[in-house]
Amino acid sequence: MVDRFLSHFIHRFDAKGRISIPSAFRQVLAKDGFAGVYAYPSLDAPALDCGGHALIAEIDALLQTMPPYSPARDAFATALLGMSEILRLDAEGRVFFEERLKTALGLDGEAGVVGQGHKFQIWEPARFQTHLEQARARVRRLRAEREALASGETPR
Amino acid sequence: MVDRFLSHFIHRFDAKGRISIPSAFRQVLAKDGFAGVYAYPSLDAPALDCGGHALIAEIDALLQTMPPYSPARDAFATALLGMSEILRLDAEGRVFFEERLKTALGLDGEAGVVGQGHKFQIWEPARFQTHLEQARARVRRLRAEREALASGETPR
DNA sequence: TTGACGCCCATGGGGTCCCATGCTATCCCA
DNA sequence: TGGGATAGCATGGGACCCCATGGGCGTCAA
Repeated sequence: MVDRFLSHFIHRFDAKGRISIPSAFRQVLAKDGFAGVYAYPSLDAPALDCGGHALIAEIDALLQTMPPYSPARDAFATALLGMSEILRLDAEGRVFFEERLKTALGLDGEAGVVGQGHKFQIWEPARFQTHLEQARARVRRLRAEREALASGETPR
Repeated sequence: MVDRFLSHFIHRFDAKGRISIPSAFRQVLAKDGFAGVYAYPSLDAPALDCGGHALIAEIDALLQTMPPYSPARDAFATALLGMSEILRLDAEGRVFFEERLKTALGLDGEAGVVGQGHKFQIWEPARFQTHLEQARARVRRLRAEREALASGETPR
């Protein structure tokens, strides 16, 4: 039906550190043809960026723009590929989080899973709440600027 | 499953100076068809660059771009090929590090093994941590520049 | 002989797999 | 239209397996 990650969910970790990926998201991943979840720490936020082939392709494209053998490319490879994980999905659609990952993200007990179109993010719920407020404020501001521009300067 | 070196690990040296290559990385090497680990000191960092045929091919390609018998080619050949070693994997997937190599890399007790796609690196964990921070900062900066360019030059 | 190095087996715990349970929302039929 | 049946999904937990790690023993070379 839909080929994008939409909506958000709160799921809980079980005693073993597993958490289920929302069924809707798993369907998107299945359509994408990726078995599992490709994930790496977001550069801008204390969250985990997750996705499938589409997300991998995005990272590859970024890497391709770097000259080979350059320190710049190595830095990208280290920060993106080196921090990447492929989380395996079990038969019930859950992934396993190592303790290392949970503490790095401040996770404990519950996690917010948030769709972002071509990818989705996993957040500590409280952190996400404040992040959401900021994002909404930012959207309002940007839209206001755009409207001001449009009315003042003749849009194309 | 995947044909690239991803994620990172911390493994310990045993009393004999052996350390295990992560299982996921061994699978990549096996798919690459290389028995063992091709390794040489990284040019830009206090780390060991490791890989298989893909890494060797990359080095060859780099050398091909230089005129034969040129000082530049000699320098690269010396720095890369001259310092190269082939580390043997034992039945359990471990490699042996000579004391000389460990001290050269500042290694002692533990080592970080970091995927970089076509190759992986072995680091002293503390050194890697600072290197990682710099790499992340660099990626953020580069991406910010790119965004500024995009919004400035191709407005909608 | 002695040390270094390669080959082999042992083990413990972290991850995976498999089966079970409870809840909710949807469907179907009276 | 209401109520029971049912299927899908999130969650729990036992058992097994793989992997990282430790260590013994033989062999070859200095």
